[in-house]
Amino acid sequence: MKTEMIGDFETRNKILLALRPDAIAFLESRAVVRRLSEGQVLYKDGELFTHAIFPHEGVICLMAQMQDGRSVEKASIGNEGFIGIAFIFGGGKTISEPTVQVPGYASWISIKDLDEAIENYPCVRDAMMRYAKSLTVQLMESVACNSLHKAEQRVSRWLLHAHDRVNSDTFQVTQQGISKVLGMRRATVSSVCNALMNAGALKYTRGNVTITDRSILESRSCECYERIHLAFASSNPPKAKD
Amino acid sequence: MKTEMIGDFETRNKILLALRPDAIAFLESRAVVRRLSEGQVLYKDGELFTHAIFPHEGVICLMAQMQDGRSVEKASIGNEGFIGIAFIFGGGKTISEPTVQVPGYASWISIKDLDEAIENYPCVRDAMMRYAKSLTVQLMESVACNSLHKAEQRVSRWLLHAHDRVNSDTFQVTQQGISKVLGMRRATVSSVCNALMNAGALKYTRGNVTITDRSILESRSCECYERIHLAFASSNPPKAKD
DNA sequence: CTATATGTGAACGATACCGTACGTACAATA
DNA sequence: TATTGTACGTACGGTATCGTTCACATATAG
Repeated sequence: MKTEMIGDFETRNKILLALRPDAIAFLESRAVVRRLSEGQVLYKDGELFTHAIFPHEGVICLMAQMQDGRSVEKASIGNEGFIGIAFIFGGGKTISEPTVQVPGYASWISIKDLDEAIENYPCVRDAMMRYAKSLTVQLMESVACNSLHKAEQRVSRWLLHAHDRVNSDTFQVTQQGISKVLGMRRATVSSVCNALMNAGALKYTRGNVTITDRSILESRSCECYERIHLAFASSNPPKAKD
Repeated sequence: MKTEMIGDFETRNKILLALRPDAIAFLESRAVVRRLSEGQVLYKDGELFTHAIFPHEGVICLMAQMQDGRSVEKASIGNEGFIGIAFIFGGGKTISEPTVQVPGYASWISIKDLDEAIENYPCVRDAMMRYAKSLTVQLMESVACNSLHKAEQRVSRWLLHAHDRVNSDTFQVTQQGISKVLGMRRATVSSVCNALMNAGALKYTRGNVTITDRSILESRSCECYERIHLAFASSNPPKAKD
């Protein structure tokens, strides 16, 4: 595995980890590990994509850009998934604007190498299809969630997903960032975070959030968190048996 | 094609129509045409499904059922698509609760026959994958739409999609029905519909809506309509060339 | 050290939508 | 004709969220 940064990088991407050993070996030999820095736009909407991106940790948000300049997250992706879903549906253009919200590292695999892997290792295609299904569940739940649920529930849910996707109780995200991805005012996020901090669920200073009590977050979140979490869990069984 | 009802039924489902002639012939020989009546729940969430359902006209809403009893539409499906997306992702369980909102007819094709068709006619799998992509676009746009857009925009968008999916300017849907699928009060829908009627976009009496001026609806809707409409159009080219 | 940018708290009125309730008009049925 | 059910209009107070703005604290850069 080539790495552009120095460090100790075991792939923690759950899709890659669930593959058969030979497929893992193949993909890791072709993968390049790159840093995803906060705010980085990985692809523009409609752009041809050159690489599939498998995050090791952190959060990438698929952003919708509206004509009036507002933007909001369509879905978020971490180490349970990958960027490049449109690829397995056929057609090489992205259908969203993946933007890094919580930084981390990721394995970049070129479309050519991925094609070769799909050709030679059926488990690769299977794993990507399983993820496509769980992403669909995420999207469906999010549609309903955004219709029915309140700011505090949605913020809590977002923080829980983020917490699942980092390897620490502390990670970097500002209230401004949360307000952008959830399409609400920063003032609303501020008020909600204040309530959550007072309740003992988390603490934060200047963009550093520490989750101190997940159970409180879970109780203030909506059922959508659990549903999506379950879909992710079932899409990445610990090890492929095939 | 077997038909349980008497009548003149040419399949108007755009996925089926885009297939190669031999695939169409095969599927039509196995399909059963059934009436979808208003309010009918085609599958419960998580149920094993036995048939894929290809609507000829009308609107089927994939409903989310929340624990508190509220429900809301995750996505809607008409003659541009089919029920049974989870099938092509692998796994035989539904991930939503398809419910008929605007009645019509549909071709029901058993999973066994569909498997056989996919095996023998590559264009079937291709067409389903193309639709999976456009459904993903619909879901992504809907997530953003439900975050950012107002009642009038969302009602207008829903009516435009419905209008695309029936073969007439008049179709059956109550304000109560719209309020259910959009997760808003009937009173809100009533107020919006009143404004739309005063603007000359539509008229209605007791569950019969007539679209009188699409352009007004389009101007009061949001950009999400056009984006989703485009995705549907590109997923069903007039005729497969392959 | 100073200047600037960033992250957060707090407050204002405005407004969109909520839950609920009630009245009216039409349709179907008896 | 009387009764019942359905579809729709409307109105009330309540509240979540909006848009905006000012204040302040802390980190970062020069």
